[in-house]
Amino acid sequence: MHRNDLIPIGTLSRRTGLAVSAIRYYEDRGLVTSIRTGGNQRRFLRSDIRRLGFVQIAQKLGLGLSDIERELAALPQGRTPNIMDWQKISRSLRKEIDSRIQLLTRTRNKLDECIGCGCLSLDRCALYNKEDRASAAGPGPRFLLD
Amino acid sequence: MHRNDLIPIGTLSRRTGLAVSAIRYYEDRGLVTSIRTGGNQRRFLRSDIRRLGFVQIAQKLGLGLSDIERELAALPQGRTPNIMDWQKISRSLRKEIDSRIQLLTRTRNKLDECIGCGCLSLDRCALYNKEDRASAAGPGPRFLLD
DNA sequence: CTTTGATATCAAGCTAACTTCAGGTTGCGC
DNA sequence: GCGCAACCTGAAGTTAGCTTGATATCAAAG
Repeated sequence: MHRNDLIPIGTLSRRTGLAVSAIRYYEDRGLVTSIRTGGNQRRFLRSDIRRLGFVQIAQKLGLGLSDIERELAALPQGRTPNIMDWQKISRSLRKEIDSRIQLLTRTRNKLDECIGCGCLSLDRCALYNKEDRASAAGPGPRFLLD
Repeated sequence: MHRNDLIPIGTLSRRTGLAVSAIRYYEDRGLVTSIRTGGNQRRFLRSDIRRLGFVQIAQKLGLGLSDIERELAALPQGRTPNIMDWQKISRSLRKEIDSRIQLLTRTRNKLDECIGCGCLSLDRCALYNKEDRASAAGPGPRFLLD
């Protein structure tokens, strides 16, 4: 509501803890948008602080930026997101966490069996069967339990 | 115990599901070792199948190769690891899983609070405070909830 | 002995998610 | 109205974890 609802990139950086360069990178990726001043400097909405906060939380969950982009698509473009918008998107994140916990729990159970038998054998061990093997594909760093 | 306790890289590749190039890379990184034939070809121990199986499981947990290298250091060099060796190292992995589950559970609880208040505010939200913020540092892909 | 498939090395390329650098412009406080 | 911090762009560098390509040698079947 104040006229300085528009903040420069340095302020956004300080408020989010993100590097200025990272924010510019996110803008290139389409995770945030900005308008420009007469002198070609970026001005962001105050609500982008929250937006980038969400990005960081989602990243900690191991989501890639493109996943996050998809999540953020649920937020209104142009308009400042309200509480309902954020609740909706937060719930989506919660589901993500839940499934990760489930997966880890299953993995732990399997590992327990393997500690029991001491096997870790690729042929017999529940932890490492053909299904699991198929999941590893493509280049780049492997992310958690995809 | 058979004389062909020594296997070529292609066999190791087939038994582990890893690409030949990946195995060579792992050898460079010191995760496995091999001896050479007269014609300069690698020969691995049969037990390296297990060793690389462990590597893959640990990777699924989000561990980096250097972390895994540290874990594997607990295994005997030269001698084929026995059941006790594997049990020990598996337990270490189990602890890792446990702490990840705990961290995720804590994160979920915090997120629940935030859904309740709809805030996701960086200043007030439990999910995103100064402690958490400090944890993001360095280049490269960010790994899960470090 | 030849052929074919498995191996070997070394360098370069790739993706993600950024950072760093070089060189130039803006804008606000005094 | 000046000076300096903050901002701009574009290209290149970084780390992890591999893959791909080029070129050459090995080994086992026929």
